[in-house]
Amino acid sequence: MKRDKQRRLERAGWRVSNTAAFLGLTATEQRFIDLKLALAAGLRQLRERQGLTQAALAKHLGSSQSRIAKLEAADASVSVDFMIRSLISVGAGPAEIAKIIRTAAAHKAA
Amino acid sequence: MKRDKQRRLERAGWRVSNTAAFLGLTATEQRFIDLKLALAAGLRQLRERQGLTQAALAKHLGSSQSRIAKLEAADASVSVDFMIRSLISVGAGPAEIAKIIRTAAAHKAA
DNA sequence: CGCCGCTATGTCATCTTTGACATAGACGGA
DNA sequence: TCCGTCTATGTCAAAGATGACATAGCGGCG
Repeated sequence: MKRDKQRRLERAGWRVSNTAAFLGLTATEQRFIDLKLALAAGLRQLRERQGLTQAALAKHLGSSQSRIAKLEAADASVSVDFMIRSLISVGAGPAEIAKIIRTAAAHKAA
Repeated sequence: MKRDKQRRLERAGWRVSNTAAFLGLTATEQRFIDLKLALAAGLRQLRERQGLTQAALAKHLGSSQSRIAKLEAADASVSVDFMIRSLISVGAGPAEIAKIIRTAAAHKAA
């Protein structure tokens, strides 16, 4: 797994889709990462829309602020499981989650 | 985590949504499990549609047949990460994945 | 019946993800 | 400037997920 690469990329502020090819990422990995980025962005939006702080959400989730920060950064150490759980817990249903995921297709067309 | 409960339920042929309340599952967990069930079903459909065996898909994924079987059974030991990766690798894009996820809403209305 | 291809279930060492904690940065108000 | 609030990043032990393997069930075909 090239988690380190993803991590380094994101740290540097790159959007992975643009650069994945130049690293050793497979097509599946690229798409998977794009999906995670979309979920991360979606969660941040929902959280902020509800006026919640990361700490508040973390508490509601039985987690910690640092973990939410990493989540929203699409850090390689957070799983999609965790992202989905978080989304559900801020009130997103299947429809909303689906909508968020569909946004991951955006820059495929670009 | 009540993974064992989910597991036992599924083994018995129950659909979790019907019975979750009677166990100690929280609303978030129920929805999360429903989503996993939808993803599992979606993968099986796509796999079969392509005439792939579990073993073939496993090889393509660098995994093993047993893991795919568990995946399609929505076994508690498989993560959404793995489900999503599998879906992507059988050719599902964000749109298809979103569609599958939206089917998890079906029995919310029922 | 025996065999074969496919799927299901169990176990385990190994690797990954988690919550918790510490600490640092960013931004504002007093 | 010094706080206070919010967010970011690093580390670690514990909990969870993974691939591999073994084995069992289940049709169908000879």
